[in-house]
Amino acid sequence: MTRPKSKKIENGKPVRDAEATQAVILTAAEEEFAQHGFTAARTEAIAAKTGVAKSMIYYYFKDKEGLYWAVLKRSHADLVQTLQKLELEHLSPDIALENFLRALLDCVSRNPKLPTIMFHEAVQNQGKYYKHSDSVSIDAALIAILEKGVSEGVFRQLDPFQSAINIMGTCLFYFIGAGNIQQFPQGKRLLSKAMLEQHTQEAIALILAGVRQS
Amino acid sequence: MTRPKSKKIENGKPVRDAEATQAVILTAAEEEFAQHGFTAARTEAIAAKTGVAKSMIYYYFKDKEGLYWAVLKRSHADLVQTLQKLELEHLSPDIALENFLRALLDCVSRNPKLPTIMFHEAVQNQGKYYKHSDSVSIDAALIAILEKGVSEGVFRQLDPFQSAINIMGTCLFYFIGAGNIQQFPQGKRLLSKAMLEQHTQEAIALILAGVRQS
DNA sequence: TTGTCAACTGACTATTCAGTCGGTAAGGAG
DNA sequence: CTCCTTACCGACTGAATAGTCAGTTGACAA
Repeated sequence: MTRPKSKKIENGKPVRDAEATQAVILTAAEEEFAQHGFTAARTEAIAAKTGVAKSMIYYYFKDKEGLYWAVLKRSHADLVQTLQKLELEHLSPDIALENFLRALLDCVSRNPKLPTIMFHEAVQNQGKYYKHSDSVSIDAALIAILEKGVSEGVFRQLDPFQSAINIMGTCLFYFIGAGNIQQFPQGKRLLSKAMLEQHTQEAIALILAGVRQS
Repeated sequence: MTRPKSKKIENGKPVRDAEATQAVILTAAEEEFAQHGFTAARTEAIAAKTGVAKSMIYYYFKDKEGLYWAVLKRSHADLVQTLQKLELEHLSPDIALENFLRALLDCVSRNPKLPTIMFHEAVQNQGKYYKHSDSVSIDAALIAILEKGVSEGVFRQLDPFQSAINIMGTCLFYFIGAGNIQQFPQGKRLLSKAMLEQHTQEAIALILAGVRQS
């Protein structure tokens, strides 16, 4: 858990620590890529956030694209792993859906930059980097739950494919707008713990009520 | 309705038409900004799409930012106008909500690039350009409907602010992912007329079921 | 026909940015 | 202490990109 936020200073003196430096760069890059996407992200801005020289990016990650890959990989790992180990097959569809949503929302609440990174990737690069198994399987899992729910009559007649997209939107859109909609509620920050928990509840409630057979 | 798609050619000969040229540039810019956002958009790429010289951008729009403004303004005008002239106050909340959603979805179905443009603007520039009245009022209208519905007992106990964001997400996420999720259904393009109509239905059904008092 | 103005062009410039390279020094091994 | 490896630095370079400008061409009026 030795993960310094910006520079790598330990008890007053700067230390030469390859791992720590890489982690610092990755974190700074995550922020920059989340806000600007690959093309508009500036390697100099990333370096400035870290406190190490810009050339360290190229030393550890070869080039801008290598750094981008590394960020995508690290960001995604948590999400994919969490959702894959859920074991939802034996559960009734409504419970499975709730578990799935709670895991998803927990994950992105922990790393709120992830949705923004994914959307930049999707829009700018048409998701080239994700065509290697990842996010596809996430959607597939959700679609499977919905299909089962419809066929068992637990859910109303809905199109699983369309609904999966819309459900993901309900969960994730919040995080995209978060940077934008700071002025809205009375001083409440959208990414505060309380608001994130409320969003989790509200999103789950909306979705479960929305799909259930009435 | 004289809006040529790329060059400005009329019965075989290129014409000098200021208005048409501006329109051509705006359309090309809309595409470029939608895919890449302000910073990553290339003025040369925009010019290449139009067939006119790059310098025309500066001739008519002063600079890249001026062009960006013009695109945001034109894209938004339709949406804001449509939603403002809805007159929903006298309707019951559930009908008002359905009308609101149908108008919103019609609008973005007509201009599917709009959500992506808004997304880029929100994330990259924290919505600086929208802090001039526009999208704020859209959310406000939706929140008002939800508040009324809750207080009248037509809708279940939900947080109007949170739910407004989530509802917008349900409607708009589809368009953001559209570029990405082309491989998914069996050859169906997400932006085909049939799929857009289905999305409108599915989104409205999900939301109405989701908010209604059960 | 001629003059004028506005639409339009393409080559040019200044700047910004990704990526490089020669060199420095920390710190462990012998 | 002396090497030697490697983390690290900052000035540099070449390519790309926003923005400019001097000049050309087409339309229309007089």
